Amino acid sequence: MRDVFHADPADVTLAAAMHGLSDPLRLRIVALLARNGETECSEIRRELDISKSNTSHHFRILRECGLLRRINHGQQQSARLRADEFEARFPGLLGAVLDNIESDQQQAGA
Amino acid sequence: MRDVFHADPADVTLAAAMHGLSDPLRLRIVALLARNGETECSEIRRELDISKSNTSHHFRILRECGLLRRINHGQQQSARLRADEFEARFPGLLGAVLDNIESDQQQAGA
DNA sequence: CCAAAGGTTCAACGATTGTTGTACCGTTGA
DNA sequence: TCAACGGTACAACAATCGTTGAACCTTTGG
Repeated sequence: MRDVFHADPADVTLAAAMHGLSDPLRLRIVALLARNGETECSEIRRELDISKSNTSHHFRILRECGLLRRINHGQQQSARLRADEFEARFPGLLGAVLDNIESDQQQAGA
Repeated sequence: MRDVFHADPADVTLAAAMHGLSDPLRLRIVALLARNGETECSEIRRELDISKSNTSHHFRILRECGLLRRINHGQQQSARLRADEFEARFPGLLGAVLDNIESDQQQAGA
């Protein structure tokens, strides 16, 4: 699988980071990764019921704001949160978001 | 001045809150209000050099995600952050964002 | 009562976004 | 070698966004 762009967290603006975390689908992806750690892309797709292209699209945005790293395992790809690096760049931000995703998810499901 | 819609923070989704905080101009407005407290709209406009309509537009978005309250002082209007209510709805979020605005502002200005 | 000033609303625009489907590329297993 | 599979890239679309300018409404001051 071809290599893919990963942003240097140092180059990410706060506005870009906030934008990356402003979509409901991306928040669900982030929540899932925070819960499960490194996860196969196909499993994320299955669990969240997103199309292939759309998953790839949102993955890209998350990579471009320094939140997600893609790991190449041959044919199977997987993703994981760059929690520590993101925390170093935006202290406290990811934690606050993660703390608030759950309650929001419930609200969205209601 | 006519009354204007203010969202109940309880009705605001996390995604909406993140969206409200995902624009550079809105982040500057929020930072200014966090620094100065209640501020006249015209002063914000002057300080940030935004057009009248655009200011009103961004104010509306901030009101719609429960972040900003408009105060009617006759002809002169002013705005202030709903910091406590927002904190109650999304614990830790606004604080984390505010902590990160400064460094980002410097980056944007560079 | 009238003109000026502070804000909001509306129409319009270019740009960006989220979504889908299709074509494409790299890897794997027969 | 070749077909199937996992992901990405691209084109297209409707929808939304940020910005501007003009029209409008309220309040204030003369």
